Amino acid sequence: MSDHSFREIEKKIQQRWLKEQTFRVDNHSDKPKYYVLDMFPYPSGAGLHVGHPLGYIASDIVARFKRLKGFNVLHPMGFDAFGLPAEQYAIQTGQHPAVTTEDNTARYREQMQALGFSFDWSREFKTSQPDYYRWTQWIFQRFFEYWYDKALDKARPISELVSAFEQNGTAGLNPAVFDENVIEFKADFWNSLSESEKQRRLMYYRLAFLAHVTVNWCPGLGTVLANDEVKDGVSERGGFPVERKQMNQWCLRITAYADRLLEGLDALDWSDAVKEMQRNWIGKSRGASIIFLTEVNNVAIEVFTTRPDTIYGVTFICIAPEHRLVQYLTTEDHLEEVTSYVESVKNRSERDRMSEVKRISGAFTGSWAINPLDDKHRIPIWVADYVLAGYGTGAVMAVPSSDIRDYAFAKHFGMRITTVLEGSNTDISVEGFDPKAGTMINSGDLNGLTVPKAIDAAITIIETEGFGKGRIIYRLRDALFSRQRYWGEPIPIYYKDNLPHLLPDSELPLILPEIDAYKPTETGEPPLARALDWFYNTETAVAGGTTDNFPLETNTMPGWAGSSWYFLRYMDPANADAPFSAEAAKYWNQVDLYLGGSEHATGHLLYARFWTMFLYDMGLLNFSEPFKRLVNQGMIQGVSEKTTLRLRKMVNIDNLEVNKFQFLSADLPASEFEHSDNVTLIDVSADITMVKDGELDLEAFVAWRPEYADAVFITAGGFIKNGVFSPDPGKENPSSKFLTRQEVEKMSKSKYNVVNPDDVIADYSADTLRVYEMFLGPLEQSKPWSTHGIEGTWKFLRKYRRLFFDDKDNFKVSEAEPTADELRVLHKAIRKVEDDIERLSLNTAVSTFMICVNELQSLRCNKRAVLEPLTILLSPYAPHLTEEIWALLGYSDSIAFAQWPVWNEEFVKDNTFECPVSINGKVRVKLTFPLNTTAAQIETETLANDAVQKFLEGRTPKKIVVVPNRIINLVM
RNA sequence: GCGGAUGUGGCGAAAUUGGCAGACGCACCAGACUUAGGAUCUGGCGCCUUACGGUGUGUGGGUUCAAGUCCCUCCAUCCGCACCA
Repeated sequence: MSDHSFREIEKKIQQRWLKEQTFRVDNHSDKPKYYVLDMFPYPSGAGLHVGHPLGYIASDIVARFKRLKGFNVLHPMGFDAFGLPAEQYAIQTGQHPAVTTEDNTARYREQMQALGFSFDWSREFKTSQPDYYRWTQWIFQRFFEYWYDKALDKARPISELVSAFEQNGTAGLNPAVFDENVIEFKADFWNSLSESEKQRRLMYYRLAFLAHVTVNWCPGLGTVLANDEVKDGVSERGGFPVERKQMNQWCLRITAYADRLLEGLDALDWSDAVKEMQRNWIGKSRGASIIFLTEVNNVAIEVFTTRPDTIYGVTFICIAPEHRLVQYLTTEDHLEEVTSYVESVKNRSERDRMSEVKRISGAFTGSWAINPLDDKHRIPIWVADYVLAGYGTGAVMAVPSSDIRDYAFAKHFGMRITTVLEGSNTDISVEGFDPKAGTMINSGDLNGLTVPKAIDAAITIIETEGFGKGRIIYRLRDALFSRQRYWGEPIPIYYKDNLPHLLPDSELPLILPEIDAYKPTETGEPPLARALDWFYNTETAVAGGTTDNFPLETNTMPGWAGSSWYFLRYMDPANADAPFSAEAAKYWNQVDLYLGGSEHATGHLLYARFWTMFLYDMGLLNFSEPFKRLVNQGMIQGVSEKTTLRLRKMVNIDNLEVNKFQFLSADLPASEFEHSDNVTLIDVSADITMVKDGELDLEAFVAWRPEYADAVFITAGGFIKNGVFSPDPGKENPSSKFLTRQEVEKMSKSKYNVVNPDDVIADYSADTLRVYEMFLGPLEQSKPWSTHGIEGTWKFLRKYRRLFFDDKDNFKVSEAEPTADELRVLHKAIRKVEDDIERLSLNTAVSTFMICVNELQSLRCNKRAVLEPLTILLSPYAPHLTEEIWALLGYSDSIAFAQWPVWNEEFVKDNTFECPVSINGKVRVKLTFPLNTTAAQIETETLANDAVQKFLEGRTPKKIVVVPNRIINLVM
């Protein structure tokens, strides 16, 4: 392209695309559909950096490619706009989150449009706009109105449960319930209950239910968090400590779908890594629950184990400190010890508990249990924090000989160890291990059985004797749905007689109210409680109703609510009567290709599958998995420029403490510099724009950080102070260069390593950036951003353009018939590029283009019949440049309406092929054969060849291997 | 500890099914043109060797006429989960 005219051209073309709505797509078409989707972004204040577009470029290439292949392509974009950063910004500045969000989305949209993405912007929405969250609220209400029938394995309306109760009580029902120990009852009992008592009981069955649960409470954020929002005991956002707390909260019964979420994975075209992450997150375990009677009256302990085969090896029982039986089992003389132990566990934060995993602690309750299979020994009952209250039954039967944790505990407290498995050479008196194979010994009726058989036999015995049963449990917990925040969807619930009721449909959306401050009230209520008129006035909605005002729910929905179904709204974004129409959902169906980061593996991707399954159960969808194919693009990391600050605290003449700043150049060994109590070495990130070839621009740095104006910068050859270099005496050519060291980190504002795509576009053009990001390497790999090599793609695009122009920059495309050589080059590219895009190997396609353009250039090809199809091929990668050429070629329509060229085999194949002849695996000579030569002919001709005979030295090979993909091997 | 991935020149990387390893690009070297340039073009470029040749895909072994690719061992790096009974 002649110099920098691309900026105007790209802008002009983008405006035309917007004006003509080139990429607007209709819900009705004779063409087959293709739905390609990016995980929509949370619009942060920092704007896009060069890492963000990676996935968008890839999806855009696929979208444009599929369009050219004759598909009706849905390729939308929107914004996940509710979330914490906007709210925290609001707390600090008083700026309404809606305003911040609006600014940020505008900036994101502008940046995306500058990259030339072919999104259908007419379908764009934000999750925070009322006409969208109205339907998020509506779906929540359906969750509330449904229960899960485990017999039919689907969600059903709660009304059907009520009529079942009215007719037969709980008989014949298998519902998913909050409390496993739900009582069975008869129809008479149900019908005798008061309305509010009925409602209270129904709460245990609803898919959206209010329950007193242990939650991850984050005081730093003032809200509870779901399990996937907590990493290493601190909040994922902000990194604040998290503690366990009992609270009354809304939950979604995702556990009812555990099996379907697990089984559905098999059919999905997702990476093994993400599938495996979801499997682990769901954490299905088969085993048995076993009831141990205790010597305390009327108290039995139910334990869960995956190894019922080892029951004869049980030498003690441990229960979680939070276990409800602790109070009953603790005897008088152990009360003090147990109470103080339980207290000490309770007062530790999650992070402390995690970091002390290896420390063994526990307390004896003073009570004893009896092994139901083996009453020779009494079994002591302990309280120990290595047993988790939230998993299984919160109690374990400890088998030190077959479990390393039980072993460690037994050793620490001097417990008996009984070996029940034979066939390992580990000495159990020295170290613990987890034997998963072997033969049972010391195990009564189980003796002589192998582990898998013994597990089955043990379950049979346990079940027939009636003290337990085979059971499957999951690690997955129900999803906590309440957040004590402002900037989220209000939960469409009001309370009457202390019971939650759905707001009538006519009252939706329940609009987020204006409030005076975005933080909790003095009494600790969520921010929505600040809205003084936050009551539901029944008179306004229900004719003839009371004039009472009922309090509305003050919690809001979590960040993942809006993102759990947004991909469905794109299908029918303006629908005011339903979240989406049945026809639209039927036409667009599953997302064919979903692109996004792998950080959502156990959060968004699981919730979205769960919601889709629920909507499928409701009959609103005819598919139950939302994302057919998932590709996780890698992260583009930033390269930070680090420098070492040596901070020395000194006392000056006036006895005041002052800081002395010294910076050390990266070529100096920092470790050799003095360390003492009043000296600390600190890593400081310099803005990457101030560094060139590793050298820091000190003037710019000091101007940027005035607090370092008087700092001393020590270099290899002296030091710099106030911009003046003082060389070390006695050094030849003392270096005044102050160097930084590079570190690859996540791109982030706080590390000053963010590269803005706008700058790259200004320097090279959007097309260059697109091609370059794809050329960088495989899509799924993470890689540090580097502009080394961007010249290569820039040069390639110019070379491509030059094919169409003569020396004087006049457009000159010949109408002459192309030669076979020219067509061969073109068709090789068609085949390879098509295949590469289909496989999402977008980097190798770029190489193919480069080779193709180089070859056409050396053939001096300027024939329309070759260049026009090539332009179509390249258009998904470099849409602006190709669009410009398209117009010059004489087409008034956008290139998006062109037809992908068809690969013609005849031009790709040579009429001969070259065939290396190897003798005992060593390549000796190459022969050329016509294309249609048979294997037998190749054999004869090879043996007859003089050059081959020279190597054979008159001998005959024992075996001749002729491989279809052109290699001949003679085995001597 | 468990699970998933990755390992190829100075660098980013190719190599669809086991079939001439290093395509393509960057960097580097040499040359052409030149109004001497951050333009363009041509050639070279894994390592050892002047060459012939040898050697080479993290380590060690195996299968095969043939291994970057398949199997086993170990090592390194990254990611996820982590007292899950």
